[in-house]
Amino acid sequence: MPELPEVESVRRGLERAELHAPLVSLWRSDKPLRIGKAWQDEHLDRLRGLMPSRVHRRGKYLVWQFEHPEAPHGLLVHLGMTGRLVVTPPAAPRELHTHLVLAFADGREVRFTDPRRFGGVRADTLAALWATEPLCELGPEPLSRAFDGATLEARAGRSQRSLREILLDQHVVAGVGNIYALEALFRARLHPLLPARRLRTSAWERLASAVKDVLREAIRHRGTTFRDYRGAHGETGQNQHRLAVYGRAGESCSQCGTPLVGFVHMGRGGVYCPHDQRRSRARWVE
DNA sequence: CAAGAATCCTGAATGC
DNA sequence: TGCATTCAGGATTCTT
Repeated sequence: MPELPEVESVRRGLERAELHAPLVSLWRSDKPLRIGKAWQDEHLDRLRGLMPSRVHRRGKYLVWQFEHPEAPHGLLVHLGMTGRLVVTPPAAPRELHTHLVLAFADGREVRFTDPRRFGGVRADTLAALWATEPLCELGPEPLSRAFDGATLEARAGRSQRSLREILLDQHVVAGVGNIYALEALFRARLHPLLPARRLRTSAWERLASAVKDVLREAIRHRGTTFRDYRGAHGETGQNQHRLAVYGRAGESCSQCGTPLVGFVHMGRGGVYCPHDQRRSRARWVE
């Protein structure tokens, strides 16, 4: 499940590949990717002949810049659940579920594969990509200085929704998915299903700091690979070994030894420690 | 407007 | 062994 740390790892991997040769050809499978009118017109032909440059990231989205005599263009990519964007040598066999192949003048290719097709690709001018959905309506970048507890409180402090839902809402904060939402809530000692409006300012600060911490640590370990995620060179991440709660229901809490509890809410699984992440407002007892 | 449900999709894991 | 069922969940769209 590529979330911010995984997408950031792909971004860095693509930049490290130093592709400095024009895009000579594109191949697109005939399978539709994702639903939603914002992704209907892919405009991929607009990138033919252009020179690739910087790779940007916004939330879980990649924006690959291509130089153009009039206005810089960009390839917008979302990896969905099972998407991969990998640099390959010219002769590498094409994998099943390949949906986009970018061939560069130096012979290398960048391929987008996505078995479940929850991902998406689209090209336009950079300005148009930034100004339209989905990028234009994303919440703040969690690793930016502007993001803090006050940001979260202002955007969600009066909501009845659960804290997990708040963190998963890309309009509130961009790039957090289920793994890092649950990890951040554990680190902040907050129950995932606690209604947002019950938090005090100090707890919002704790939560914002925890979000930053878990994302930074995951980037440092090049993302979390459970099954599908791979970096831009096909490598797995290493952060799965460092997760405190995600995927660990029934195991002992690393802090207190209490068995971690799994739950399903709004159709999505979650895990928490019933001792360290209390639902009640009662003060914690050490 | 907010919140919950349905939707898309394939492969791995599970059940019988 | 084989077949059917369940589950995984990000973002969008639909419904309440």
